[in-house]
Amino acid sequence: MNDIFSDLTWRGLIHQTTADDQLPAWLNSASRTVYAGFDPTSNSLHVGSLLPLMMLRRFQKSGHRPIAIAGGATGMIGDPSGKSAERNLLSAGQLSENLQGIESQMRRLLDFECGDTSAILVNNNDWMGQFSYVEFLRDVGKNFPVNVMLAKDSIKSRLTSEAGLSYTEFSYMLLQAYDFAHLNREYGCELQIGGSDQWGNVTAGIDLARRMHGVQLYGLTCPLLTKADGAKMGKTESGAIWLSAERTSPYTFYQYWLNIADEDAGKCLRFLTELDPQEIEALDQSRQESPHLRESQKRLAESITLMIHGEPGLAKARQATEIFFGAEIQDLSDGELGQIFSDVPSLTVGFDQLQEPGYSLIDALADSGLCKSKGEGRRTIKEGGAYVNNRRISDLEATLQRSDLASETMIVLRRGKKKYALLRFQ
RNA sequence: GGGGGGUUACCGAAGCGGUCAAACGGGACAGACUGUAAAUCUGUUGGCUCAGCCUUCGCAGGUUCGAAUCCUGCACCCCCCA
Repeated sequence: MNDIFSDLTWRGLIHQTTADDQLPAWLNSASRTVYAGFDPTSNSLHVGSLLPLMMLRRFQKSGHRPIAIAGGATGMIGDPSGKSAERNLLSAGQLSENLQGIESQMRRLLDFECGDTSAILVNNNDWMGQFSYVEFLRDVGKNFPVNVMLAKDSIKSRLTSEAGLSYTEFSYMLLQAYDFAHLNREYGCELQIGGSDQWGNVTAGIDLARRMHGVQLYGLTCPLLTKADGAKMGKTESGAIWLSAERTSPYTFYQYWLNIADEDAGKCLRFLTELDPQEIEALDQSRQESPHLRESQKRLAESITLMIHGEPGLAKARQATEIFFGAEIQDLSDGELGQIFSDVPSLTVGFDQLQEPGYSLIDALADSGLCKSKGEGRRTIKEGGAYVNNRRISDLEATLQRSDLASETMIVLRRGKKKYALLRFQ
């Protein structure tokens, strides 16, 4: 039994807890069961879910049993906490599909086959679905004083907002609270963890379990992982960073962490990696003294990519990085290029285009979408911003020929520093 | 209902008969520098069969050798009076 509480404290992962004075000792004295909820609105988790997932992993590694609850029932309703507007409801079919995807991702971080502390993934629709409305009101609803609910920040803020709050959303808290009480009965779960915005829901569950079953449960919230500039972690101009390799390639994923701002790096290392304090402090110092080496970012990217995508994923990300920023691309196979440039737009062109006199570079730039028009393509070449297989081409008349193929059938086109397009000749 | 002002390229804004594909600023793109950062500097910023040609200045007509610039009508916006 590791002293998880002091590790979490050191990492800055504790925002608020219930029973402050007892919790550390309680955690250290026996193996406990803890749970956290996950968003089931998509078939993949994204970077935003990484923090709670890592929390569960830390608990499991220190000898506790993690339960991940993908809120099938609650997901159909939508948590009003921290949301400015009502969210769309999901269909049951979509939901079960999503749960499947999420589970496979969790298996990377949590051990589901290790005896007593095996992780469990549950869907609250399994028990919520049984309830009739009248039963729920009688057994659960009567334990919720409305005046207490109204006092919670998550509700208060929405009441005064223009969007208001539907009755459904208002009831969300009851469902999540009941989850906790239910997990306690079924699995002996005694601790709920979540982001700081979940505090109201967590304490609601603790209150409910005490009223219904007379038991003492615990809650712990983490700070929200946000960037120094206020933006949400895991969002880029081109969308969210997903944990699924199909949605976000290991390369893009790796690059995301590699590009984390200096100010955010320390927090990410503490929150999202399992590096030990000595190493993290050494990285803090390195960041201070020689920021240009960017050792923190490198270590961060490496560590998280390894965890999410495994050795092969990390290797791919590194290979891709080398190629994206490295020298000429040549003597690769279609398979390798396709992997590396999986996020990049591609264009299929007839193989005969490569016959004499060749496929004009200007046309290629325009056709691939790298340039909006041939005029822009022409300009790009003049400016020295056009590359074929990472070799700069400054000849306006340049054409692509068979000898330019980087693999069996592909040529890599690039504009500027990192805008790529893949040409496939068939 | 009456009077006045406006509508210019991605945005803001000059231009008020030819030398206007349209000053200037922002943004965007490219290059140099750099830490795959920030800042900075330089260049580019309608299309094409690109030393040339074609289409653009709210929309439709007209005057003129020639219009973003002048005239007429229409649409939308702003201000003042009722």
